[in-house]
Amino acid sequence: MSEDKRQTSRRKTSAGSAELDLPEATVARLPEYLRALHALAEIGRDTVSSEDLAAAAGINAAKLRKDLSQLGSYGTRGVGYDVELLTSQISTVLGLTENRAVALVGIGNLGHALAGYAGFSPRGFRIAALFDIDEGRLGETIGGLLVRHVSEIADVVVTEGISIAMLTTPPHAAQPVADMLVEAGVTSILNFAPCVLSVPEGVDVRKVDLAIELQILSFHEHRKATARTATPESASPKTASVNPPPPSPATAPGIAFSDQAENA
Amino acid sequence: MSEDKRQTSRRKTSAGSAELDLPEATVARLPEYLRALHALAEIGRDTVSSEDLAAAAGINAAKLRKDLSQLGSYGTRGVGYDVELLTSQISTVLGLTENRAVALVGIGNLGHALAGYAGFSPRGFRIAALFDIDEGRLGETIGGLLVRHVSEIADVVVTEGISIAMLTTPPHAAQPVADMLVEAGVTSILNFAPCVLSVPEGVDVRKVDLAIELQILSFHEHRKATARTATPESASPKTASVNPPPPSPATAPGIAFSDQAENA
DNA sequence: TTTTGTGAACCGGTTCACAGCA
DNA sequence: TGCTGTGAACCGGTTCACAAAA
Repeated sequence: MSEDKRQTSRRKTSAGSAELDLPEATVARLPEYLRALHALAEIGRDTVSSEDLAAAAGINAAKLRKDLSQLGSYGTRGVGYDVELLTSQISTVLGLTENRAVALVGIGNLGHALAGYAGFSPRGFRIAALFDIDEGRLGETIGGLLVRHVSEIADVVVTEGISIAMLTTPPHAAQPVADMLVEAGVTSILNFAPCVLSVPEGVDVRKVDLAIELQILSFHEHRKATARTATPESASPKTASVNPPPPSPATAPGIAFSDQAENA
Repeated sequence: MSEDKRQTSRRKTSAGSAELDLPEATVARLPEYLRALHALAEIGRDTVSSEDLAAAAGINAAKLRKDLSQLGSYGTRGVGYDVELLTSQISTVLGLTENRAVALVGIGNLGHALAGYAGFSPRGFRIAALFDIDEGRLGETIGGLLVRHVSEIADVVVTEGISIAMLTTPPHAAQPVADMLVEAGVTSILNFAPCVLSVPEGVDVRKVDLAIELQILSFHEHRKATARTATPESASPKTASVNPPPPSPATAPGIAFSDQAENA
């Protein structure tokens, strides 16, 4: 972990396509910029300043500029960034030009919901295979896709060209399933099971744990609550709006939402 | 943002309960330690070294020790940490001693799954109210809980003592709903809608965006793919196991998973 | 004049290595 | 002797402020 340190690497490698070595923090924000750009394109903007784009992405402008400069400067001073150009630039860097096939293993409560989620396709992904181990689920089709037995993972991953999988099994099944996926050639896993996954080098794992997210919020609630009792200057336990003024005054009448989190 | 800098604050404030000022990175890891501790307790361990606990949480030992030392040293040198003591200590810090009531707004695909998710209660949370705007869903009960109209948010949040909400509406509905929640007294929101939320100061928002997670993985896939073609020394597109040896040799027969990500 | 791109300062967090305690 | 607690070095990332370009 502490060999040489002269990896100042930037820009291209051998291949013609720009092979940059982006900071992980930047990579994590690029998708947010992409979403904001799509929203801007939607409303007809064809150029945008770092200030505006940053606001749309919920980031500050300096950070955004530094991030974008890492990809090699696609803005025009005095003007801003070309929405379309920047969109395609970020899409390319993220490898979203091809629609990536994703496998989903564990068709339970959550897996079922993800299988039916329409928001993936417009953002570069296509759920290409569903797996479970429960006999009772095997015949079922969800969104026109058959639920197959986990023993078919090896075959299907290869034939469908899948390299990314989402894991929504119970925790005790997660490690063996992850092993199967890796064995089959999957090199990226999005793990929803509340457990740590051990994978060989070269395989990326990202974890989504809803209870952990709530627990982090709980900590801040706890802190706010004790701070409130410790400083009893204001009796009302309400908010303390300072920076971003709450836009609509609540109780908006006609919202009309039918399904869950779609695409922006 | 840059006033005085002598906020070396640690340990207690006025109230008797230890009011520490933990680094955000530490807070984000405490839930993982907690999960690991539960797993250790399950298998009968009543004491654990920083090395072992770190491994169980997927963190390195030095980081874990520094994190735990922030809470005020609950280990015994030469021995390790008492599992039960540490568990209760972390639970207290995270404010998980009371079972927190959580509201869920947007009973679509994903919302439905979360409403039925059994994994929250053993980790400190209880879904106490469901809301939607769609007339067609209003009568429905999920897990014994009635789906109410969003207009009832104000009432129910107060009577149920709710301070945390999960938002699983489509993006265009997210901001107005967030405003209603904040207005009603909610001070923490877990947002699953792919959009930025604007809230007054004092309200915490955490975001979970599945497509973003996939896009981050996509970036690394892209990088791995180009690296592979750029360095064609090995023809096989398989893994390169080095550090953690994959435990089970894949194709495990009897896993038996019926529902999705439960608790550890 | 406007807005980008970026060097430099700054800061939070991680890693290291070892002193201190059981 | 073994393992924790922590100062110090280190590092990635953020913020600042301004020079350069359109």
